[in-house]
Amino acid sequence: MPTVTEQRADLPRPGRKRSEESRLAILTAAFQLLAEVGYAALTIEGIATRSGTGKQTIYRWWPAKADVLMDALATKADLYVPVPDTGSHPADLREFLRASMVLGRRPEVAAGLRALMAEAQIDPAFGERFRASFLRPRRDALGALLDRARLRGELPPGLSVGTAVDLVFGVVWYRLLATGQELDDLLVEELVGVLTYGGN
Amino acid sequence: MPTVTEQRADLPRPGRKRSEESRLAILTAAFQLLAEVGYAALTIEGIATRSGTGKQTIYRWWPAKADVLMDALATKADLYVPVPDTGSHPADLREFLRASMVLGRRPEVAAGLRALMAEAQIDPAFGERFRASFLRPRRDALGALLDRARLRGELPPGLSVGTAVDLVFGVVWYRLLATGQELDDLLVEELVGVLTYGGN
Amino acid sequence: MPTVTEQRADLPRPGRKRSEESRLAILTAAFQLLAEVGYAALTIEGIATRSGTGKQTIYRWWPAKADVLMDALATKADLYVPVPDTGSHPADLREFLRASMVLGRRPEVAAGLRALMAEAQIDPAFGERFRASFLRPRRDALGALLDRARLRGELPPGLSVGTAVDLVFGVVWYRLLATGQELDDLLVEELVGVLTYGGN
Amino acid sequence: MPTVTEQRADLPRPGRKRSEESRLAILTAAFQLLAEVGYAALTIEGIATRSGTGKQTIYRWWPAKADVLMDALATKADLYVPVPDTGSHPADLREFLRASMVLGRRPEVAAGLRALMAEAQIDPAFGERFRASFLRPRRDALGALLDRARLRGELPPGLSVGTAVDLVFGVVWYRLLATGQELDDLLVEELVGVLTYGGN
DNA sequence: GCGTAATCGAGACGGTACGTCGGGTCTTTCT
DNA sequence: AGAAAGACCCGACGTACCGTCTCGATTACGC
Repeated sequence: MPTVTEQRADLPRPGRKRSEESRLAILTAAFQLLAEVGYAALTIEGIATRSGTGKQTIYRWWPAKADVLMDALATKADLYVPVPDTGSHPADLREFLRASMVLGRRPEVAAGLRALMAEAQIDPAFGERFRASFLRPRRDALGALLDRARLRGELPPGLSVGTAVDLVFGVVWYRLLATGQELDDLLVEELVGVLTYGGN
Repeated sequence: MPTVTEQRADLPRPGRKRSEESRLAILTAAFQLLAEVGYAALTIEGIATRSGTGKQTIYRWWPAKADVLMDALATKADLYVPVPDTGSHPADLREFLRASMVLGRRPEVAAGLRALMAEAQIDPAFGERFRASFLRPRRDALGALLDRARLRGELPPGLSVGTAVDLVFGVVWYRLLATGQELDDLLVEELVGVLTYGGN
Repeated sequence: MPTVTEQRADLPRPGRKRSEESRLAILTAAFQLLAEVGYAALTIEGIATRSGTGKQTIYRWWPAKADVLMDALATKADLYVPVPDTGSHPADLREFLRASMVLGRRPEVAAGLRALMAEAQIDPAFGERFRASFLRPRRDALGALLDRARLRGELPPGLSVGTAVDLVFGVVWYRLLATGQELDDLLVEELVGVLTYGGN
Repeated sequence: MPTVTEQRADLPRPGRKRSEESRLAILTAAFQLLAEVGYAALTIEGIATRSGTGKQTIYRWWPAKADVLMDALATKADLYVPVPDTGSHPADLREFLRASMVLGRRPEVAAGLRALMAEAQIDPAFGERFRASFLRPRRDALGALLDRARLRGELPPGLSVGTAVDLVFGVVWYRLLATGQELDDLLVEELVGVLTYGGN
């Protein structure tokens, strides 16, 4: 998965190359510090100190601390969720949901996601980047899965694919952000039930 | 010698009384500033200046700027949503949802809600207060409404009341926080459909 | 001697008073640090740390680090040089010069003076303040002394008072800044000789 | 005039030769920038950018930005002052002073001299270089001139040559650094008067 | 003419200090 | 005692330069 900060590699510019070592040290430090001190106490200064780099190096490559975190989350906790296509809608959906929830159950990942969503509210510019490079791909994946189900008539009538996607991500984010309830298998089954025609 | 007309007060402390004027000025300033500069640029200092009060007065009565905002939101935008009980589950639900969405469509209210939810992620202590005094009452109201429906067998089987509540608030919050889609009547109908047995 | 930063004391404003304790701690720290690390390594940050104050407190009361030093020099090393008026020109001049040189022989004072003169070259705004509140009073004092001598015809003809003053301060500053030679009694006598009619 | 940083030219080493083009571009840029932005805002980075060279090239050949300036001053504004020897002390002195003052009246030269003297106070290592390669030669020239006068008994008794030199350079530097007065012919005459036996 | 060696422009790097902002506290004066 | 005013210590912000370190691209000499 390409990171936000990747560079055009084709045109060889003069000057020293970007240090991959520093990049990784920064992402690791950000990820660790989030877990240790929380997002409120996560500072660029702290990341620089912990990673043994200069602040300028961070500012050079990431527009805000939330972007560092987004990058770290993508690099450290591989956020890839496969989009199954077995032909059976309930099975595909179940698989997708299960994989998503496994991710969301990891505490550091949950903390990261919550911080990103919070920052997206506070910094509109980051919000845009967050939506475009983080939320949208995952929305689209589930949307494609449900589109196939709709074609086979396995989605409840009166429920648009868009709203169905919103329902799924809605509950998941709501539990992450508001209630803190476990993202368990029971939830998976309930969602599969609600989103399958004749499934209840 | 106390006079006959002494105030009836539960705890008659000496000294100057809390200034209701200052309290209102602070809430108004907070509400206005949120709209004008955004939550990121909303500061205690700014609220004090705008409201013509001292910082100490704010710190004396609210633990954090998010609490000022929560207070302002409740005072400025009356957040009351009636919980109808007409005997018809779809009608009650539809009414509840419609009233909620009307509120969420007001831009200043939406901005306030997003800020509060963001702060709840960042400041755990405020998160607790936010859940207890803001989210819980609304959850309980919808929960009671859906409980009645369950008793009458109007809720889809295989869907717990708890998850149903999560579904509803999940979509609403998700649209507020993540997609920015309008909270329209179509969404109301889709939710009513999903949450009504045989309704689809 | 009133300091650069003195305030109108007559109108009693609300709010906390300026902390004399902090002021003194800052001046002391600046003076010590100059001696310890030199002017190049003298930083506002360092002064704040050493004095146990906040940077803002320094920025609030002094426009630049050189002004802190100028204030410290006036406070710590009392820079007062009496202007004698005994009626005898050579005696008066000798006394004035001797007192000045005693001051300039103190290493911390010399270091301070050199730093101030250097900064005056680099920061034109400070240069103005330095000239007005530091150099000018001393110039005027010697000027007055020599004026009296001129009236009594004890100054060499063909030498204006202005140039005579320049000659005196010129040598002294030149030795401080350029050669580092001791400001000794021999120099005093040579100057008295040059600036007294018939004295050589 | 050979630069301070010149290399042993006798042993022909392999590798690319020092670029005279870059050297000149750097000196020109330094000189221009001093006039345009002042010494405080004169940075190695700025000189590199303006001259179209790399920072390393500057650091390779000059120990500090003041040395670049000293070099530039010598290259751009030819600082040579002839030491006349006509046999007449007053005439020789007058000629030497006049030539010196003509130089000091040029604003860019004055700005350069002030910056160098300031830096000499702040950076002791540069101070040493400045004294040795800039101040000393000029002191020696005037010293030699006055030595000849002393032998002929044309110097006032009771005034050593060293102090006489200090008097001359003292006034000149004092006016440059402290008062900003013009270095005019009147000053020349007053100095000649003071430094000539029976001349007043 | 080919390798070795030094230079050059460019620019990223770890640092340090800058001057500012706001947080949360404390003090003073007034109500 | 509460409130406006405002100074205090503190810590992080984002920026500017420092002096150093790769890079790849030129030169130039010696073999």
